[in-house]
Amino acid sequence: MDRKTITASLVKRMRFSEELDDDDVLAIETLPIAVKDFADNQHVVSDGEQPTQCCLLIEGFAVRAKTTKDGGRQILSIHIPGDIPDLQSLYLQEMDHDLIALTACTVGFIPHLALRELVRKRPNIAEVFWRDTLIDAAMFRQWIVNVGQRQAPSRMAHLILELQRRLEIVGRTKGDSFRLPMTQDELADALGLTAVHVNRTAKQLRQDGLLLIQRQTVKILNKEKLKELADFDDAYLHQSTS
DNA sequence: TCATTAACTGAGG
DNA sequence: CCTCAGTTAATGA
Repeated sequence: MDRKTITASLVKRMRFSEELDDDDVLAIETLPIAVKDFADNQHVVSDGEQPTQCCLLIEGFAVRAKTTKDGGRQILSIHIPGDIPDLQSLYLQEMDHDLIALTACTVGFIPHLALRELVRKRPNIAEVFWRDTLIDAAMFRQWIVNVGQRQAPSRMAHLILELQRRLEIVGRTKGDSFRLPMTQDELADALGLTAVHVNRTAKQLRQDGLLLIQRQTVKILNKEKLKELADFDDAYLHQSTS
């Protein structure tokens, strides 16, 4: 796999804010990256580890998750190609959650040393990483509101709309359709619902003509109504073109 | 294994 | 009394 392909989604995301020049992009593309494949459900990084490198998700879907003593799992975020889910490990020694491959994944490992050098030499990139971390926090705030306050249909709608927007940016949507390789069990762990209720909720959204989730493919049928239901405003993603 | 559905239950508005 | 969501169990793909 060539360097441009490895970093293509990342660059797409970073370029969205238009703060990077061609030299910055070149610096990213020439980072030392060790590419490794993971099977679905395989841990990429585990809670308690002290990584010496950051993960760049190149292909596939991954989640950050925490597991409680009695076996409950909360999915904290969903990651797509171009994401660096553990950018935090660059400055925080120990992982406080797991990073798990949802599907077969291709992951690039970038040594902390190389990243530290990069951000010291290139303030533009430092700013973009800083910004990315803040957006990450903004997404967590939405996630908390979602799980803590919204009812199941709004909750599911919000998750779907956020993913649609993020996937769109890295070119992984076909209009209002996209692949979402998650089982209802996994969706349940993300939404803080039971799998049965996820199924009921998906059925209701389908019957209301808002959303179709079928064979790991999502099709948004009525985006306006879905946004209304989800109370969704993509401002928190800070990716508007305007 | 995963998705679907029904029936029942309790919490809370 | 109604809505929402968890539990259990049966069944289908």
